[in-house]
Amino acid sequence: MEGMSRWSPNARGRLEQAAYELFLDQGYEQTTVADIAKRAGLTERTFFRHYADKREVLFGGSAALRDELLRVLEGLPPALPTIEAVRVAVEAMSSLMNGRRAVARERHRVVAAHADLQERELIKRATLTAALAQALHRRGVPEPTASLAADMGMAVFYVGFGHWLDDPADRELVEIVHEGFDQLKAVASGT
Amino acid sequence: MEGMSRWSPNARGRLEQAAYELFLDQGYEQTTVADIAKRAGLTERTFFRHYADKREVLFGGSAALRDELLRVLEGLPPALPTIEAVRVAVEAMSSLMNGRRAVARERHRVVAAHADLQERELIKRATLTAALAQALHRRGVPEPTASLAADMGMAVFYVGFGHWLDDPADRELVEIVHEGFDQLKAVASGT
DNA sequence: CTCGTGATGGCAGTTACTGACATGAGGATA
DNA sequence: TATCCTCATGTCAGTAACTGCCATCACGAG
Repeated sequence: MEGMSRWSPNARGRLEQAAYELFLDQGYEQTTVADIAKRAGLTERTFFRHYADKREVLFGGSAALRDELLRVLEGLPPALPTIEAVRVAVEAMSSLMNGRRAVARERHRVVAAHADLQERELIKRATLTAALAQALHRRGVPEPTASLAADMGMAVFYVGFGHWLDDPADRELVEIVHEGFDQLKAVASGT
Repeated sequence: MEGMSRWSPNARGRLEQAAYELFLDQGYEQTTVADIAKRAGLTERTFFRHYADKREVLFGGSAALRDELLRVLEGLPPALPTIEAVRVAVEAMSSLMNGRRAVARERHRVVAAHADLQERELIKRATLTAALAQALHRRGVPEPTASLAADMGMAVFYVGFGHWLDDPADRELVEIVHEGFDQLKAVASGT
């Protein structure tokens, strides 16, 4: 039952590793799924058993973000104003990126260069946003407030993320996101 | 120079029309590009000369939205607070949907049923958001305020759009969006 | 020892999409 | 009128993403 892998272990991880290496080395478009599978010591058919499509191999980490976002939100006192709850949860999610800016930059370079991958990134964001909106709804926040608050929270996160990648200083993402919420309030209040 | 079409006129329009008919009749996945071209009296190769890919045929209208959004924004007095400028422009864009709810619903049904199409819709939204942010920047709004304001404006639009489609009453989208901006301000101020 | 399970390989097929070249209608020009 | 030129379209071959189906084979359970 806990017997782990019967073949070479961690096939999925090997595929992801091989994909990253090839994408960075020779580009995303120039890399075929057969190439990736070969480097991982597997076949193309097996790749598609682990990842729904070629793009998905770059988005394995998105589940962790969602889990942290929802986990933290669940533990927050119900009395907390919506925007503050969103802020705490999004900041917790942001802290998962601590110390990973170099990796994030490399990955972002690949994604930014291909419309295909940007589309996938956007749907991951939308999924995250929807999950947040639904969680807020469970907290008792009515629609469309829940959706708007979720959208605002994710906007602060992603806008901050973009600036974090470019930031010449070494500030952590959490810090940038924290300030982002202050700016959000300022903008919305008409300053 | 103004000689118009030398072959059967409006090839692009015929392709779009054929695509809509087939998508609604037999589904998006079940329709091949060859099917669409055949119904339009053209070949598959010609389809790809008019549309970059199969999905794009469903997104011909997005350019009009962007044009209206930017056109209205350009004409606004510079003194107007950012959020109010965004509000006016987004409401103008929303009014383009006046009386088109039935069509919008049909199209939305197709798009909602296929992850591929949702991805494309999201990147159109992102493009629109980026264009708005850039236009705000030209108005003198600094970053990241411009990006945040653009994101908020588009969030209000799309959240409102979703509710408009479901709304049992016959309110126009502009009206819903207008109220959305009020709610946005309320949420952001911590109510 | 046998049998079942589950991850993998092998393979054929479909379809989206691309590059290269051919065709032919109509307008411009001599 | 005759000739050329442009450009939307047709034709065709090719690539690569993805899928369905069946075979294989290591390992654990009995």
